[in-house]
Amino acid sequence: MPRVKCKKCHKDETIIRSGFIRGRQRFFCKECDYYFTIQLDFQKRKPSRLKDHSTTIIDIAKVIGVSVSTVSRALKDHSDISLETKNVVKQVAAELNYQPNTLAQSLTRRETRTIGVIIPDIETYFFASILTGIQSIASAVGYKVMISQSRESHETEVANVHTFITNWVDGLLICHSKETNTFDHIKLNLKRGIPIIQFDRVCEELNTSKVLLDDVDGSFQVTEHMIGQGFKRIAIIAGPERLYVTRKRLEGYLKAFRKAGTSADPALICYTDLTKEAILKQVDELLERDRTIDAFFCISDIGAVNIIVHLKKKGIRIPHEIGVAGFGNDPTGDIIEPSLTSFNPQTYKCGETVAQMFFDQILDGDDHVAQTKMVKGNLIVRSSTFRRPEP
Amino acid sequence: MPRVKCKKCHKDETIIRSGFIRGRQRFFCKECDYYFTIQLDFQKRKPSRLKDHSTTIIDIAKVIGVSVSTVSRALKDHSDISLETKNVVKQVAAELNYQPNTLAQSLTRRETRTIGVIIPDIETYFFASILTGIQSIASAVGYKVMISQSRESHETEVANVHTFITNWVDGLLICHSKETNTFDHIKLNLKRGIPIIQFDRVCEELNTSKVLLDDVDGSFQVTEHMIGQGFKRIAIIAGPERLYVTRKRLEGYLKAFRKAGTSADPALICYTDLTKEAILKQVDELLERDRTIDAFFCISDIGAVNIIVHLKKKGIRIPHEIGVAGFGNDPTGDIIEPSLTSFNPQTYKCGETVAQMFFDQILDGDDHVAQTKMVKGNLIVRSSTFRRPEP
DNA sequence: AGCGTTTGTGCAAACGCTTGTGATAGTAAA
DNA sequence: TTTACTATCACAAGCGTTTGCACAAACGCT
Repeated sequence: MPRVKCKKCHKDETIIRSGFIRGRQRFFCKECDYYFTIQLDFQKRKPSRLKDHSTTIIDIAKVIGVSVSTVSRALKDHSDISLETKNVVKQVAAELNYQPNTLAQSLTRRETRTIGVIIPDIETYFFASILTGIQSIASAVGYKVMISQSRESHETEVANVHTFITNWVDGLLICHSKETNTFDHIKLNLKRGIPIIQFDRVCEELNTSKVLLDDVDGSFQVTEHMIGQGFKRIAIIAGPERLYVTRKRLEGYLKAFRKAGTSADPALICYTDLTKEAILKQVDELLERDRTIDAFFCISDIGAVNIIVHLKKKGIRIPHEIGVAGFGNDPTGDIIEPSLTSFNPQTYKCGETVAQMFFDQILDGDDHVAQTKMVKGNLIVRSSTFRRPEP
Repeated sequence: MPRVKCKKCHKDETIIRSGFIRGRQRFFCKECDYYFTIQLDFQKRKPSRLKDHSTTIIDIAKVIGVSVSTVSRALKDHSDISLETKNVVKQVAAELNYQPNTLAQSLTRRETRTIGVIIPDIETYFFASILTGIQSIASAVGYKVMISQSRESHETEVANVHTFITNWVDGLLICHSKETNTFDHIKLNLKRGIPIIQFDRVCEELNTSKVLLDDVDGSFQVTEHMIGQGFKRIAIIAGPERLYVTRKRLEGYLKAFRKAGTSADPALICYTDLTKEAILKQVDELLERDRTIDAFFCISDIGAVNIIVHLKKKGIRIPHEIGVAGFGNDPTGDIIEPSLTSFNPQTYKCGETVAQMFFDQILDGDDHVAQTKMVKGNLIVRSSTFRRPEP
């Protein structure tokens, strides 16, 4: 442990580590009973044991008595090298347990074979599932995936983009935070020619490829189904007004009413920040204001689940008195009682698609043109809205 | 798009891309109505637009007319450089929008400021939450986190370790897959001096630092609580027999019986692979075999939730006829009806602890000794076991 | 024999940054 | 005035790979 002196008594033998606070090492002086923190300086820390000199192509070259370039080429089956030499090189490489240094490779190749993914939150199933889709494709072609969470903060989103860029990711797959409504951090890097793909929550103005869930249609299907079940006064609990998915899912909702020959009541459209508290507050307000409401369509499943729990506490019977539907097919929806009707957006598939588009793009190189794909999903009808067989 | 020719008709203008299969680009020839795949060769792909020559310290040096070393030192506030020079350098750097090339830095420093985390599965809340804890600490001190999922496969776990190592992560935080019971991939790298920390599912023989949830005590608390509620024949649904958490949680379970002055019935101990199917099958078998069973303690929350759903379907009343408890405090447990009694293992805190231990270790450098920390949690009593007030 | 091709290999310059070692001043002590 | 620092900076050798180019030997043709 680095010798740190107490800020009070200046002794060092009474000091113990005591956790981290905001990236600062916290210490405790047993003598003075005094806590303090100091900025960690990883640059000045004692040089830990050198990474053992792992074998390089130089070592291999020396052993066999050829040049490094020959080794380099031999290892990647370059046609210039004779079969004989290749075999020798490969064998020696294996014996020496040679591992190419990815860093050096990236430096010379000017590409890292790494893609950066930015999602709002890894703890929600929806994003985790997309992520898994992305990783499956990426790892199949030998690409690594770096992940970071914006935690719904625009600031950290920007910071994360920045980190990825300085780490030379070959591309950026991003789903914006709810807060984000300026996109300079994207534009800048787009201009620098870094492949960027937006998914789910996208900014339409940006000239990037995009992968979308079928928000409009999904929402339409949910609403149409509810109307078909005899629900008349369906309130929609949406996200922030400017958010892409809010706009699109609202669109589908309205469309369903139009198709049914009626029109939605603007008073039943609620914008929230999709936190549990905000949603439940809105639900209560709505129910107080308007006793005719017979259904809630929340554009997030976890929100819908919370609504179900809440309504049940109030003694309201679902779906007989009030129906509830969600969007996203979160596993919880299948477990709650009554189970939740939801739109299944095929998140895993979505992740795969995003990754595929990225590889398409880098294969196309300069003559790539941005395109938008839509991942189809399917309505999952469960008990929370099911009153009678569909006509 | 790279010109690919149809394997049948050898035309190229009728070819369109059609997804990825196992890392191979799939093509479709519209003329022959024929699908085929070819191996992507990212090395030979057309060199996309060069990453625009982003500004380097060389550029800065040229502009001001000092040497690169001066610029390098100035930017990191080295004491050798005069304040005046520093200011100039920093200003020019800002004007040129200089971004240090992390790759080059890593190469010379021989460290990447990146830590690799391997978890079985990112889609389960438990791990995602640990991950978030890790990331919070890491990003606070300017470290990046690379994540990969083993998907409970030993093989991919090994592959992931390998990838991380060739990418020179500064350390490895790992939670083993259920399958894993050989640890050569860890031993090897441990010997090479790479800091490795195991968490949750650990291999005790390995001389690494470890972070554990309080499996024994947690399980003990759950069981003791159930006994206190009057449950007598409590079956435990565990994981694979060799799995660390299985052993420990079983230990706590047995301990609780001992403390109560009775002993557990070995017939009520079930090992499963923790998949939904296996668990439910065991439950059914148990119930058929032994009608006296009045409670299930599943060592995974999702398992417990599935059991609840299953029992409800069978018309069994919970907790009156049969009680159910879980482990992990998965959010679903709070939502299901009846809500699930569970042990909350403080996953976020666990993640933080793991990260802290890593930084402790690299700060200690060579004179670090492996240590084991245990993260305390707390019992959360909910309706699935609650029959009467605790004595 | 003369000449143009292959074939197989080595040289050396990048890639962008860090850092040990000097070098040159100016300044203070002797 | 000499000596001894100190402050400030430049040089250059890496870090481990990739890759354009040169070059020599071998081969096939007239």
